Amino acid sequence: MAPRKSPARTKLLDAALTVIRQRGFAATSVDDLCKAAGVTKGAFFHHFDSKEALGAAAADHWSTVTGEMFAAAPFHQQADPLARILGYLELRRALIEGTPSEFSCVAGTMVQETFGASETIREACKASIFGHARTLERDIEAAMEAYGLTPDWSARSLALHTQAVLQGAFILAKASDDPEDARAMVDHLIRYVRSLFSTAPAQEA
Amino acid sequence: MAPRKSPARTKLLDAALTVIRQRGFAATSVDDLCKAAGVTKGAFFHHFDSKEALGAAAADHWSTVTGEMFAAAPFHQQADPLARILGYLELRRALIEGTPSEFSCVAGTMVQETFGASETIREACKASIFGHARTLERDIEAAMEAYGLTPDWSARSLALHTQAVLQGAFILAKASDDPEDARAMVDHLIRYVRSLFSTAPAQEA
DNA sequence: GAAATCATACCAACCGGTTGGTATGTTTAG
DNA sequence: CTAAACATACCAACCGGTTGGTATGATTTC
Repeated sequence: MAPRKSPARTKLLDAALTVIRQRGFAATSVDDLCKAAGVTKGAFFHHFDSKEALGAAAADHWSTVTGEMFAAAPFHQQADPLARILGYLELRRALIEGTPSEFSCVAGTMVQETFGASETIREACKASIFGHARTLERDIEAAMEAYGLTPDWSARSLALHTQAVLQGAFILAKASDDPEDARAMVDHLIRYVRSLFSTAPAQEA
Repeated sequence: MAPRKSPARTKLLDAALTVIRQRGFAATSVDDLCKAAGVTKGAFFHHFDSKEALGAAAADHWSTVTGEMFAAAPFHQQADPLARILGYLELRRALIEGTPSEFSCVAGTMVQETFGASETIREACKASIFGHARTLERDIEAAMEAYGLTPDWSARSLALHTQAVLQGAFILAKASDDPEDARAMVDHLIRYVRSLFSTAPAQEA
């Protein structure tokens, strides 16, 4: 995607993640983006056909950045798949720190505003959120098997549920301007996941 | 607030609920609002000092409209407080129908965009979401007492958790353009609430 | 191997349309 | 009669996007 020598493109995408989380997509002007990235408007429209195209690219960029971050997280080392799930959730809980602009999700923020206005941005945000959920889905499936569970819920729906709780927690944090409430939402989620797997004590090496 | 004889004000507030959920707050212009409400710009700025003031008023209006709707819902008739909680959640599930513009939350949508830009709108949205949660909190407290629960979670946090799941479900529905996923999130929430109260079978008339 | 050619990255100035907001009426209810 | 409820006309600032242009490095040509 990025042809090596284009610092402006990368700077714009990095700046977009910050600014969109602070001000939202619609309220952020192209000039705002350029100023935050330290580039000119000419550079912007050289790399992106439109503001909408940057929005979609920013969602993809967000997927890449967060994907690499979670892939490198230590909770994957755990042998027990349930421990990996709980390790993931505790990491998500720990990441809720500072202001909502710092810990909230670009894709969730952007799709709220653009789902009715831009199909390309909506698709990019969908890919980000649902793609991330799929990485979790594998651990949930493994845990279901390891614990001998055949429940009336699917691994996919539980993976999506975790994302829904997190997205909702971000909204509450934005409304109350207090990350403590958001962390309590994750606590409930962890309690729920534990309860789902506590009925069957089975486990194997 | 509404000085009886001002149909334009009411029309603007009603239109705002529709249009903001469709296009978002920032992407909605004052002219859009006026056209949707069938009034002129002069009427708009006669009743509201600014676009921001309308946003805050719209959040308050949303609180009133939804508050009356939920207050009139039949699930309040149930004697068992847990049945009231589950009745509420099943109503919320049933309301997820059609497009996200029709079933999503104005306050949640608006606070996402404006939490960093407008304190007055943020406060109005906070009042809407957290105020609504409080009505649920009473039933949760009653259920905790009825079922003899003294858990390590608070009624307040569980009430907020339900709102977080719903807000997150709306985001997923906007991203996937499919309400089915959102309903599955509420199913998980119902399962969670049931599990919280299933440990103690106690009950009284 | 160096001059010519080409493609990419970037910039400052500008454009027509839209924005939130205002100034100044006109109408209507009590 | 007067004050609130609207409507009309308008504005300066800002919006996304375009323009014509430069700087630079790779590729080709002889």
